[in-house]
Amino acid sequence: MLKIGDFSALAQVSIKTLRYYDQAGLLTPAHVDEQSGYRYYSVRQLAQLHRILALRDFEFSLEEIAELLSEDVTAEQMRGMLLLQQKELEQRMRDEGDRLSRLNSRIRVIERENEMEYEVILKNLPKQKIASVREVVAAYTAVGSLYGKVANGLGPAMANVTVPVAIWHDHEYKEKDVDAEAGFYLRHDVAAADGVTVHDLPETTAAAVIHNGSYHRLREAYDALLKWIASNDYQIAGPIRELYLHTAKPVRQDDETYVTEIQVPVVKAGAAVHAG
Amino acid sequence: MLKIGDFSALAQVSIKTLRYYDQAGLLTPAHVDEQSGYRYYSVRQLAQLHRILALRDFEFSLEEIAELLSEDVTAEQMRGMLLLQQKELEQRMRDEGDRLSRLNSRIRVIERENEMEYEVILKNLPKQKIASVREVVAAYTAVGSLYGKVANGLGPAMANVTVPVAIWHDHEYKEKDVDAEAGFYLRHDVAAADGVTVHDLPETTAAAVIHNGSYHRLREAYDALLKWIASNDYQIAGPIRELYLHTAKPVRQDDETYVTEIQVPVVKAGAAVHAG
DNA sequence: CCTTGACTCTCCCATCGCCGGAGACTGGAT
DNA sequence: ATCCAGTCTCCGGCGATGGGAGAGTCAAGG
Repeated sequence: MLKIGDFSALAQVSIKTLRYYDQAGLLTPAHVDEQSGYRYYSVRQLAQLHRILALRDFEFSLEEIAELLSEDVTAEQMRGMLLLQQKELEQRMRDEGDRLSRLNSRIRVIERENEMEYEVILKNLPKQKIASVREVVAAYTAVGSLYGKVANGLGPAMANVTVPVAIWHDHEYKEKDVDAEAGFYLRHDVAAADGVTVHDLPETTAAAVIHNGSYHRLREAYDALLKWIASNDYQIAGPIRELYLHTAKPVRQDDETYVTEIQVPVVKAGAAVHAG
Repeated sequence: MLKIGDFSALAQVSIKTLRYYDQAGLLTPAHVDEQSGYRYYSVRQLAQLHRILALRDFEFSLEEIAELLSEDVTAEQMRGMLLLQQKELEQRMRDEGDRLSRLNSRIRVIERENEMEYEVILKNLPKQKIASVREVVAAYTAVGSLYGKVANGLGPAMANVTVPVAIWHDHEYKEKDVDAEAGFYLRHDVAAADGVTVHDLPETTAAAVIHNGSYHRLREAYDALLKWIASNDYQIAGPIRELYLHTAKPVRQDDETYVTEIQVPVVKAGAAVHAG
């Protein structure tokens, strides 16, 4: 029988860890002196410890390891767990790879421009209720008139709105005859009325930037965003949204200048596109 | 100004997280009501939050992010930090890849044999003092006689030994004229004497298995170990060690049968070999 | 046999980036 | 004035250890 220090040295596992495994029921010492509480391990338990370490290397949690080590696990069940873990590790490899390519793209930007004007980030957008009108308008700038229509249509229900939004439904850039939707995000449900449609924007993942300042430099934000999308191997996967944050409902205008968020729904290039 | 809930909804960041960032000094609300303690954020702070989220995505710690966001970081310093992080992420990718290949190899074994006889694990072996004799002996089995020589040479210093070890110095399998070293690991330094050498085994990474039972089935353990090394793309990087654990010093022989650990120093194939 | 010194015990606290809940208070709408 | 949703602070927990305090134990040497 080995005292914990000797067992620890043989196995190259810290004493603290051995005690923790004992407490967790993962590896109970072959004998515990009742009076002193000293733990005594048998050399035979080294094999058991190896089994634990091997599973830990596969990034199973100690809880999972405890299950896998219980007597009543068949080779078939073990295989199943290993395959599951394989899936998980593969997914994490992909995520890490994506993360790394985002980092690399960022390094390239900083080396080229020696500055980071725009921070592009990936965001999960939840389902979002919206009250809006959708029309083909003469040009981007003409979208402003639609908000009045929505406000009129909603009447007192305007109390429920939050952020004004524009949604560009065209699949490519158009100078004129722009298929635009304009309206407001809603806190709660609201009745549709008078040409104003109430519906849900679907949940999606989007690349997003914040643009501070006047609209006529919004192009630069779009440039940065689209470059990011291209260089990180994403594809546009839905209509682009613009959120006008400076007039968001609970905002007092103060002296803040315009703040706009641009959101472009994306999927990894190569992945199937679900939403239209 | 936005209350924390609105800011949270806009940014898709939880309220808890925002409070945590406030406390960590990462993102202090533009205004805090002195009386109520309510936090009020400016929409302009969305850009700042985006910056934080982008850096977090690169797996910087919040502490590092705080540094990177402080005013006095030049683009050059930022580049340096990003490159450092790039190295780190690349290393982790490699580690994950190795881990995954170990898992895959294990899955293959279980599918072929429907059992796992031997657990092979990677171990970091620290520098280890040893007292030993090295001789070319007639055959593997003849190594036993060397332990007597070591014991005689050490005399009373035998009190300091722990595990008996054999080290096979041949670079390939040999039936006869085996270049063998036999001796004992030492707890403390001890004087060399009478043909017994005291030296340090170098620190190394090794693939290891535990073999339970009689020596004549040790071949199976070697088989499993060598297969594991090959299929995980490692190379043998030093002399093989065998630890005879059943007679380790603090062990009372009891009725335990033999327990042997085989350790093969390895490096990833393709990596440079340092130790001889 | 007793002292010493190395070892071991339990218990508590810290890590990191949050999440959950309790209990008290606030703000804005009715 | 009332109500409810929102917000506040404080406390605890997560997972797998590591660090350290303070008390007890083991084995060898004097």
